[in-house]
Formats: sequence, structure tokens, C-alpha cells
Amino acid sequence: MKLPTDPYKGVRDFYPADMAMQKKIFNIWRNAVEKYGYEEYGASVLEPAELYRAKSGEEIVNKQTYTFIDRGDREVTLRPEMTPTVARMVASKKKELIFPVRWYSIPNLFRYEQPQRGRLREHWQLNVDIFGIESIQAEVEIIQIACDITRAYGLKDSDFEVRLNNRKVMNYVAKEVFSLTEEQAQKVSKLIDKKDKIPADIFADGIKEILGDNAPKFLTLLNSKNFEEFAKQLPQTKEEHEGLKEIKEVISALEKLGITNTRFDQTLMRGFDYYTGIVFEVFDKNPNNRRSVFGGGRYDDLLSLFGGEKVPAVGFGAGDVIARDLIETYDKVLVEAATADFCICILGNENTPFALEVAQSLRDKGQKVAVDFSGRKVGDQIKSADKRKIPKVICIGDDEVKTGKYKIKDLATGEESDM
RNA sequence: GUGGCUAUGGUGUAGCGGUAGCACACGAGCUUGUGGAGCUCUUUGUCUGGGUUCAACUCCCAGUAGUCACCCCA
Repeated sequence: MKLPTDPYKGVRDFYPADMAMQKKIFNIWRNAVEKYGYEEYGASVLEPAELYRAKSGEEIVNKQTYTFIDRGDREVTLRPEMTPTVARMVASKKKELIFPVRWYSIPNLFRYEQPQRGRLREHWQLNVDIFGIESIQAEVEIIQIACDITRAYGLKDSDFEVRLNNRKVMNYVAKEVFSLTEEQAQKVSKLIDKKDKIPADIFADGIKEILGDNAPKFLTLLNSKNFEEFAKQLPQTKEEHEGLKEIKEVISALEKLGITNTRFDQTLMRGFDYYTGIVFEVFDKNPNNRRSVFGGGRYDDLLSLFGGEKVPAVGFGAGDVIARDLIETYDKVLVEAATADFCICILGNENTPFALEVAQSLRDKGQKVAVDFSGRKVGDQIKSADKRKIPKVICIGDDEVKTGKYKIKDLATGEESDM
């Protein structure tokens, strides 16, 4: 009876090479957000199931999450996303926090789903949120950070674009312009989400089914080439004006910051219900790899779930799996696991004590030192150090013990130098 | 959760209803205080469990895992 060596379904092992990449990604994330003054927070992977139930509904909690009953009869969920957690944390200290609160975290998240490439049961995600700012300055800053990170992955501005939409606009269109019921609006938005995946005529049929005679008008609106064309088709009331104005303002503010690859996208919906205003996605335009790199938006009402007055909030999330893909595609700088700076080869077991002494003295100076205890021939020990990419070796044998001196051999050049 | 496709040494791959081959990697040696090349040799495998058959890595069924699509999408 052998135990399998495979990891659990849908999760990854991180061997040193994978871990080196993971560290590189996390460093990119940390550097970017800390430049803007964001502070790191953390929380447990365990949350009471009701935290998600409140927002996501019965089905999501039962089918899409790891939820179980603990020994004390509590219903526990492995967090599938970080936003409810951070909302909970901010709401809990609302009175003592100094707003605006700028926080980030790199949590591992779990979802119970059929795994496939780029869609695993456990992944890591950078979460960046800013609380307490009602103006679109919050969106601008958050999107700016997202762009910084995308560039740090190695993408040029021409490789990606920022797509923007506004829930206010879409709500207005659904309720006021087309007088849809809540249920109809829901169906339409799901359909719009799929627009690029399904053939145009099937999409049109779907719209027709829900909207009837209004379908052609709706389709024209949806197929608008750009912001102006879209805006022109809407009656100029106040409510409509606000959503559109926000989009325009965000785009022009970003432009002043040198971010010109933005685009209004009336078909951008994003799954979560809690978004209330601007939503955005950073999109990789590479034809082989067309995927959303980041997604986020404004969720002004979420913190009200925990009582008290409203706290405006804007945030985004960025996954490690896509970061890995992008860095491999665009960056191409090889990432290697850190090895030792020195390898100490021992010639004869009786010389081990002196070898350890030498190793320790180097460590005291801050060097990383590995000792070869294999007892093999020197040549083999050196060969092995070279294979492990350790740049320098020191051989300790009878002569070195006698004289107390040793030489450092640089494996790249083959030269030996006295210590 | 549903459906399609896939599964061969450590890795990457051939092959056939009748004794499973190759490359690289690993290990040993040529070379017992100095590596990287070369040559020689060795070790290691048909995902798991059933079935059909004289005989199954090959055909069939189930399971598991991967992958793709659906579902869902932080």
C-alpha cells in the first residue's frame, strides 16, 4: 500500500523553483502598493459561513465553497474571497480608524469547483482596498496601482487596456430606459457577460426573448463603438448623467497620469452584486492569452451590512496564476531559487570539525554556506555544488587543518584565491 | 455538479492483442586534493480496480487525476 505523491485535487505544491516565482510576484505586488502608502493586513482562512451567505446566497455557499460543520456545531467556510473579510475588519474598527484607510493583503483563497488550467481550488490573490473616499479619486488611484503592477509584469501599455463601466449607468439603462424588472435585469446582465463567448445571433435571440420589441434599440446601444455614441442614445437626465460623468472623469484623470489605454466598455459587468459604481478590468490583449488580469470596483454599501453608517470603498483583486502566466510570457527573466553562496567540501571525515568552524565563521559574516557531508571524492563534491548552482567552493582537507588556511574557488572562472 | 478528450521509467516521448524501446536526467567508472566535455556501464516504467481473452500496456467498464467545454466567476 503506497501513498500517492500527488497533491490534493486542484491545489499546487510549491517546489523551490515555484516558490521563487511566487516570491517574485509577491514582491512586485508589495512594492507597488506600498509606494502608495498601503498597509498590509491579514486574517484567518476560516470564516463563519454566514459572512458569505448574507451576500452571495445559499447556492454559492453550498456549491462553490468549502463549508463544513466544526465540532462545536458552527458552520465554517474556507474564505473564497477577501472582500467580505476586509469589510468586516474595517467595519469593526470603524470608530478608531483614520480614514481614508488604505489596506492590502495577499490571502490564499479557496473555491470548490471543477479545476482546470488557471482555475484552481486554491489560489493567492492581491487585494487592495481604499475606504472612506467618495470621489472618483479613489478609483483613479486604485486603477493607477493596477497599471503599475501590470507594467511590472513586463507588459507595455500597448499590450493591455483598462476597461471601465459603471453600475449606475447599467442600472439606469435597465430600470429607467427599458423598465426591466429586477429579474429581467439580472438575466440581461448575465447574457451581456457572455456576449463575447457566444455567437452574435444567439446573443441577439436571447436579448429579444427578454426585451421583446425593445431588443433592437438595446442591441444598438450595446454595440456602440465608443463612449460618445453610447451616451448620445440616452436621455439626458440627472441620474444618467452622474454615472456617465464619473466614467468620463476617471478616464481623463488617468490620462493626466499617463494612462491612456483606457476604454469604456458597456458590456463589462463583473459578477459580484456588491458593486455600486465604477467597475473596471485590466485586460491582456495578447490573442493567445486574452484574460482579465485584474478586476475591481466600487462597493459603497457593503460595509453597511455590519451596521452603522455607510463607508465608501473601492478595491481590486489580482490572482497569482495569471501573474505567473504573464511574467512567463512577457518578462522572460529566469527566476531561480536562492542557493548557498558557498559549498564546503570535506576531504576526509576527520576534517569535519574544522570545516564546520570555517562554515560558521562565514555565516557569521552573513554568507549562506552549505556543507557537503557526502564523503565522496572532491571532484564529485565540486560537480555537485556546480549542479546546485552554488558559485563558490572551499575544500577542507589535511593541509587546511594543519595550516588553518583555506582557498576559495570560484566555479565560474575556476580561479582560487586565498582567504 | 454535467459532458468530451487524455494517462507508458524522475522528465519528455515511441510502440504493439503475444518478452515495452529511445532521449535527457540520476547513479557508478575511466580520474583515491579539484568540477563543467567525452566515452563505458547500471538502476528505474505501462495510474488504480474489475471484465473480455489461451494471452491485455493495447479492447471494454468503473474509479482517480489532468485537460477542455458547460455551470460559476472573487
